Amino acid sequence: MPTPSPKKNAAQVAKFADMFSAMGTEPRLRIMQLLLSAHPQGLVVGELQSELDIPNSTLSHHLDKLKNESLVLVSRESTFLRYTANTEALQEVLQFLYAECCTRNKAVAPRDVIQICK
Amino acid sequence: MPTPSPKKNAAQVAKFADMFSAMGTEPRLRIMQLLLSAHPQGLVVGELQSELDIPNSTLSHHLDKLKNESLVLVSRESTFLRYTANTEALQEVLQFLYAECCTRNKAVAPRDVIQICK
DNA sequence: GACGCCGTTCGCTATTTCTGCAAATATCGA
DNA sequence: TCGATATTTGCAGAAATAGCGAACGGCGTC
Repeated sequence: MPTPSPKKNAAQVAKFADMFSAMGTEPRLRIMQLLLSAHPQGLVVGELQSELDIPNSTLSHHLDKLKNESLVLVSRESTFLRYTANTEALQEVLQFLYAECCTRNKAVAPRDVIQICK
Repeated sequence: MPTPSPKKNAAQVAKFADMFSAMGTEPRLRIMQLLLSAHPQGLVVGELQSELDIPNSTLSHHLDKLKNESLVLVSRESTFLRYTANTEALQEVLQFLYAECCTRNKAVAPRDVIQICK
């Protein structure tokens, strides 16, 4: 892996920082958890709401934040909006963390992250 | 893996949300990157400061936040304070994300995270 | 003990974030 | 078109966060 240019790296770091920030709140991380549990179908807003027990406007704001960071995707189903976890974005986050922790200086051993590896 | 009790899970989610939040800022994520690059020796505050170019009081606040979430460790070396990445905490974060994304519903394929797997 | 260096803590301001109510919008069926 | 349901948007207050200069505290040296 070639060393990224300082500019690129700064932009990357900013992007991942925003993603971490989006997941850095209990309700939003919970939302991601629920969407991943229901993957790949995802959930409509009403289903999320009944699991989370928060006002719909608050939930909507959280979903908006996750959407802005591309962590979730939306699609309309008549009057419902179905949200799904964006696996591509999550994969990038995982790759980033893995690269930082396990690749460069082997600070964390891969086998301690992934127990079953095949 | 047995399904965790709702209470335990809520506490876990809150903990990881706080960790993500701590890494959810460009300067702090950059700090983690620098500390991981310098792992396992880590860096003293002055070295971090010369890399980051921010006032020492601001840097100190960021380090404090990372320390509160156990993402970094500190030790004194005479007049210097040496910070290191806490690999145990990072491992937990990685495990959590991996479990949520790759284990439950295989939303993300492990091979897309870890290219070399052995 | 006084001095110098390293880093933190304090005091403060400005900005952002979180949250939820009320109103607006969207879609569909009657 | 009207009504009903589903969800978002706008607005606003409270709370948390970011950032910075200046004062302070620990540690070694003279």
